[in-house]
Amino acid sequence: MATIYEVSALAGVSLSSVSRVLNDHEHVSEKTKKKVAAAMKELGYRPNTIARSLASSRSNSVGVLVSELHGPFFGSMLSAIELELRNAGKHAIITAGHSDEENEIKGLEFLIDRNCDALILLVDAISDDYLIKLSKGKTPFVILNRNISEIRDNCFYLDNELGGYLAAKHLIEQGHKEIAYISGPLSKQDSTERLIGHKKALVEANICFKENLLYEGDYLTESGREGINFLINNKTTFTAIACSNDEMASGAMKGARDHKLLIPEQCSFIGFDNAFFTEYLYPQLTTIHFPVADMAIMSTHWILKHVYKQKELVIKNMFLPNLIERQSIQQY
Amino acid sequence: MATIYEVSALAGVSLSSVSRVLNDHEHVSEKTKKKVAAAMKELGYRPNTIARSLASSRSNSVGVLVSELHGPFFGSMLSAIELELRNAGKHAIITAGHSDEENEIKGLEFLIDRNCDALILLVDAISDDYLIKLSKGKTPFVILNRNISEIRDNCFYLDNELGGYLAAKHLIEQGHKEIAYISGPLSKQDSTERLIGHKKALVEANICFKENLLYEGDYLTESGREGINFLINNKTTFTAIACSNDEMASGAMKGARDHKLLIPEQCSFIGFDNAFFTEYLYPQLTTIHFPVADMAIMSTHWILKHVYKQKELVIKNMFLPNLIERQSIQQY
DNA sequence: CTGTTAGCGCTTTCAT
DNA sequence: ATGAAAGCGCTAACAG
Repeated sequence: MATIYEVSALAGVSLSSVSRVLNDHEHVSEKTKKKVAAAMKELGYRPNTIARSLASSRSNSVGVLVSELHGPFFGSMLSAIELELRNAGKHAIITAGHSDEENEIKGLEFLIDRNCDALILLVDAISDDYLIKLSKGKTPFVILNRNISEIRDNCFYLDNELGGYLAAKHLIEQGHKEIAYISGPLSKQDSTERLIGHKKALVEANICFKENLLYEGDYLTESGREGINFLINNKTTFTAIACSNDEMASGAMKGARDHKLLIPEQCSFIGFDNAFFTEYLYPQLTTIHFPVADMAIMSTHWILKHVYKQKELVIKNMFLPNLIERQSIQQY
Repeated sequence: MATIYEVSALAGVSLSSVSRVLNDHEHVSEKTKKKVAAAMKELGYRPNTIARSLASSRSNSVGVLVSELHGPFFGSMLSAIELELRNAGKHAIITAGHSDEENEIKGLEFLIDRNCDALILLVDAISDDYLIKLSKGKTPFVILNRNISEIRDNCFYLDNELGGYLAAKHLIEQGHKEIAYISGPLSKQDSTERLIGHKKALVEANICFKENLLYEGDYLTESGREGINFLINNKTTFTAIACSNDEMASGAMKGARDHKLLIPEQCSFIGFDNAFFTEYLYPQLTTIHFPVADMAIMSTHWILKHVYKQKELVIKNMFLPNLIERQSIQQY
């Protein structure tokens, strides 16, 4: 592989000049620019990114750490980030933490050690405190899907409460009064926020929230099924179930069918996230759209603006969910 | 950040000794090992991976290039690879080529330029020739889901023909005789292989393959719907449709429902891949299981064996599909 | 078993 | 505008 040294020799200029044209410095004469370009081309020169990175402690790459690599959520997120960075001439280095604090921290350190210019984090296990401390460090970063007040400007998140509210409100508008709720783990911020929004809509409509219509799941399909079993075994009555995400809604729908319930005639469903598979379900699931890709793009804009100095970008941190009407809700 | 130099000073040994313990060299006395370890700990030393990489032209990381980051297929693949490498103390650097030859090649060069010790490629757009040429280069790599005879040992792939065969055979065993087929793009190797297997099963059962029961789709959901519309508009008769992947099967099922067809009573379906969402479909889709994760793991084993010298690993290149029976097929 | 000494390929002052 | 020279933090002969 040709080095900068050979280029400089062939072009008849110094190392520094070659380096300058490589880095688009001003104050380089057109003449040397041309000579260097020609030499590079002739040698098929490709800069050694590792050496550049060592010398400059920059890397033109941003690290992306996610807790899991699979699932509909992460796929569209990663895809959006990668594309946006690539369009800006930067690279994404993606790695996973497998929802385990130790591994997530290892992943973080790996990315920092690789001289990433910035980080995009979509992590569960790492604590707020750790992240706050990390924000004092020298690698800038943004956090997706979390809202930590001390570093709010670096956070990009959904108005989950509004989402929960919109879902319940829609159900109420369709004439439902007995509404069950299958939530995610209430230890998680987004779960509790969604539930708060749900309750708010009930209050507004003078409907009393019944604790025995609440089941706390874990965001996975199976817990949706467990949720509806719980509700039915408890002999509660309800005409609709609001679910805190689409996976659980799909599990609950499957469970409903096992109990010979017609959907939506005997039991309506609303999900949350608008994952791609909601269209595959039968009936297609009415849900709350989570603008995952927009959020991912905005977070990379933050980096382009603050780290790569593309000043003109406008940043917003909070995203708004909206209702997607499909066929899983019965109107009364 | 502390450097190796400070560690050596604090430990009272030379640079090389520190480097040696860092790299687990033999012939280092226990005493110096201890001194160095203590110094490292005291300084919170973390090796600079970039500098190591520059000096040694190794990086302990393998590059993974996929054409797309989203979709069920890639998620489980990436997840398996990342985990397997991590368990071996190596890192994955993941990047995407967005199904475009120029971008895929850029991604490839990025990974090579980052001194990746090896590459795992899951790409569509790059030509066989390019890959064959690349195999002459100094960065070893494996290819997933492709079978290029010149470099077969580096390829990991499914017996697609067997998959197509199993699907059709199952349909036939359930009493179907009029079987339509929605294929992927016939320009792609896996599509044609699956179709060949399909035809083979028909021949075995003395059923004649009718050209007007074949629709060439593009592996996306929508083309499944187009496929069934095509078949119905053509006034062909069929009791079952075999689809070349699950996405198209799901689209076709949706289309069938638009035509008021009962599934499976009036039209049976079988998919291919066993994507996670096939369980969400209603009725749940009978399909051919593609052992994606196994294949991904095996490909990283190849790298662990040939690049990182873990000699004991046994490698196989071809993977076998198998039938997953669910509820989308009517028995006659 | 340990230390000395050149680099790896590039960036970046500092002169000129 | 250009060049010389000193690193960036580490590895890897080589010598002892």
